Amino acid sequence: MAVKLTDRGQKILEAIIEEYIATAQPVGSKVLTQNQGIKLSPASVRNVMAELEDLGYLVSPHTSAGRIPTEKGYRFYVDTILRVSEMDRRQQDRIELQYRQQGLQMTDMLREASRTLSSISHYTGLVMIPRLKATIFRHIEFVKLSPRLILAVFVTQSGLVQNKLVEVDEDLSPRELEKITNYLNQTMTGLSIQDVRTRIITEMAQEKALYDQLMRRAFTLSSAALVDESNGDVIIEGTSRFLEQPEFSDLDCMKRIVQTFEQKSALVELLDRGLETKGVQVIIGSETEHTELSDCSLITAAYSGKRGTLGTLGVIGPNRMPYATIIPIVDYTASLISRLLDTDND
Amino acid sequence: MAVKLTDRGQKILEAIIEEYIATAQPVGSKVLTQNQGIKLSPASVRNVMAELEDLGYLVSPHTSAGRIPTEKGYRFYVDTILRVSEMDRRQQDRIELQYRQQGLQMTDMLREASRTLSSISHYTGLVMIPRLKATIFRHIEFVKLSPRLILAVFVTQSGLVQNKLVEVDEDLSPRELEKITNYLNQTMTGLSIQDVRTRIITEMAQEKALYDQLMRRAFTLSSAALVDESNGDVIIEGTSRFLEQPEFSDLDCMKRIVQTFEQKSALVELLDRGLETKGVQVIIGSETEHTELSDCSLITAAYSGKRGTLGTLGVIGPNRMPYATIIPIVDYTASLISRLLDTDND
DNA sequence: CTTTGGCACTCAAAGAGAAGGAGTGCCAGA
DNA sequence: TCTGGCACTCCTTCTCTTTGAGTGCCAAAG
Repeated sequence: MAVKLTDRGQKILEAIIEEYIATAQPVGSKVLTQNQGIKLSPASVRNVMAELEDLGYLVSPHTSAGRIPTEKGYRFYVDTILRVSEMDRRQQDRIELQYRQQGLQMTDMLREASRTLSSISHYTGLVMIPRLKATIFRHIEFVKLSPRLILAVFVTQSGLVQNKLVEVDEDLSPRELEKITNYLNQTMTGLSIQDVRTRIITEMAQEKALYDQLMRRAFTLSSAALVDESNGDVIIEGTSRFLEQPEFSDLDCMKRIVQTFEQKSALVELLDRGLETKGVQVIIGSETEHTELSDCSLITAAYSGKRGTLGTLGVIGPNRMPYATIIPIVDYTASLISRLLDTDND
Repeated sequence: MAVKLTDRGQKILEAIIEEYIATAQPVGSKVLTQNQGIKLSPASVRNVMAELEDLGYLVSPHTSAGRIPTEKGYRFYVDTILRVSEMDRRQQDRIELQYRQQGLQMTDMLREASRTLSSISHYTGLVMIPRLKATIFRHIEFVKLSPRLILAVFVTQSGLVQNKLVEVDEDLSPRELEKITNYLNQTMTGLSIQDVRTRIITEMAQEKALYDQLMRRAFTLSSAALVDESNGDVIIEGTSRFLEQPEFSDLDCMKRIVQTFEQKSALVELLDRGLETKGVQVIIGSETEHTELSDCSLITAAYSGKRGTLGTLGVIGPNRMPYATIIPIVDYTASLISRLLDTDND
């Protein structure tokens, strides 16, 4: 089956998708013939459109309407037809400026990234906060707040700061705390959190005999401080952009989407998918595997720090998204963030 | 002018408002007579309703519809008619449980508060994060990340943790840093941030002669660390609740509201108003003084820590809100949070 | 064999009445 | 002072019709 698409078929599919992206209206044969580049009569175009419908790239909402792209249509468009250009240099500079002039804290930068993604794409921006375990140990500090309460401040190589309150069973003296701090910072710096964790576990097993009580405390404290309970967090900016999309004018559908955003877990899962992939990834409609998001598409890309991938960021909107312009935006933002994370915290 | 409202007038106004809150439909004279407690004929009720309309408590959307409350009507209802009950004991316990079983970090607790407010009120929960200057100095710690980059970790009495990256001109040795830390923690603990700041300024003036360079550095560092650039932040949970309200079914109006939420500044301003007030405050419609929120009402209350008010929290929804049930919820939540902040970090 | 103009057909969207009904204001009588 | 009655208003809902965009198919032209 699946007759290969002719050259003309592709041209017309492209024109239909781009027209539909621009107007959100079913596309008829007539408007296409006004499109320069297609030098055919409406009747001929209709024949091709019927073919495209048979192949599953288009559907018509009803007999007397034009055609709209299916998910398969978008998929083919994104995979085969679309050729993404580099981003406009001037726009690149403008974006970069926005980051330069502001503070240094990592989460602030990621929030700004999400906001910028949203504002230049006119859709909703998503940025995943790095999982702790994907990061590199840089420094840990303990602040004693009360006899039983210790604040652990943990800094990763890329500049992410995590605070954590730890309740301890035994009162630790400031001297002890300092020793522990020094020990951890000397032995662990530069290791990945994964490594730190395994190291703690093995060494704890060895110290089991309580040979050195201080060590034991050090390990208890640090393992408590390094537990990553966040389980993925996403910065979402520009939810209101969704309300601008005609396809979500149905309040009920809209509500489900906003609720899904609020829970975040679905978005975390979707952004996670992009962690291992290189370059920009596009997830269309039901590929999200979340019924609430079955009319949404995501464009994501991974960003990385000094060593390896840290997280992903992207844009979410309706299936009918201007992929041609947004893919470069996401791509550029991811590489920009990666670059900034590399240089900022040296 | 302003003829005083008769007893019967109040009864009927109350019934109308409560009916309207429940149904979101203009209330006619007939349904009111079915309400037990009003033993009058529809015609008599109509006379009273006409009076109430003259006084500005009600309006009718058109001649052949029932009446709906005006802002003035709601205001009178909230101020004069409504008597709030205590909250159900069982519900109180259920809420308290939600907080007990989770971690200790302050911002997490506030986020949970916002979420809980939203879920039990069925509207949108708001919690303002305490302004730094409203808090009490407890502890400061400096972590040297690189020769020029220092991470300042600042903990307030109530358990709020603020991280801040500070760029310094001169390389500070670990010993120096430690001295500075000790000095600050010894002299400043227990002072309000306001006091700390004035103290730093006066002492810096005295040290102007560079008599003690270390001191000077200490002050520079700490004043940089204590700048409160957040300018108020609000945790908003349950935005999707707005989409359930029939009065916001207009997409355009909805979009403006969600945008206002995203910007947060208007909400910060509104929550700020409640800082000085004791008890629950109700802001109705145009009293918000933000056109985008002119159909929204807020119910807010201040919460406090060991010493004085820290911030406010509340619920935002349409004017047509079940004040009778939500006011106790907000009231209870504020006092619960205050209590938890007092005990948690001792 | 491909392309094109023509033509009958379909069906959503928009508009025009018409009917229904909820609610009002007012008046006269209890 | 309260109530039943009655005329009136005007939104809502329904049906019916019209309109028009777009289709599929066919026969003729290229």
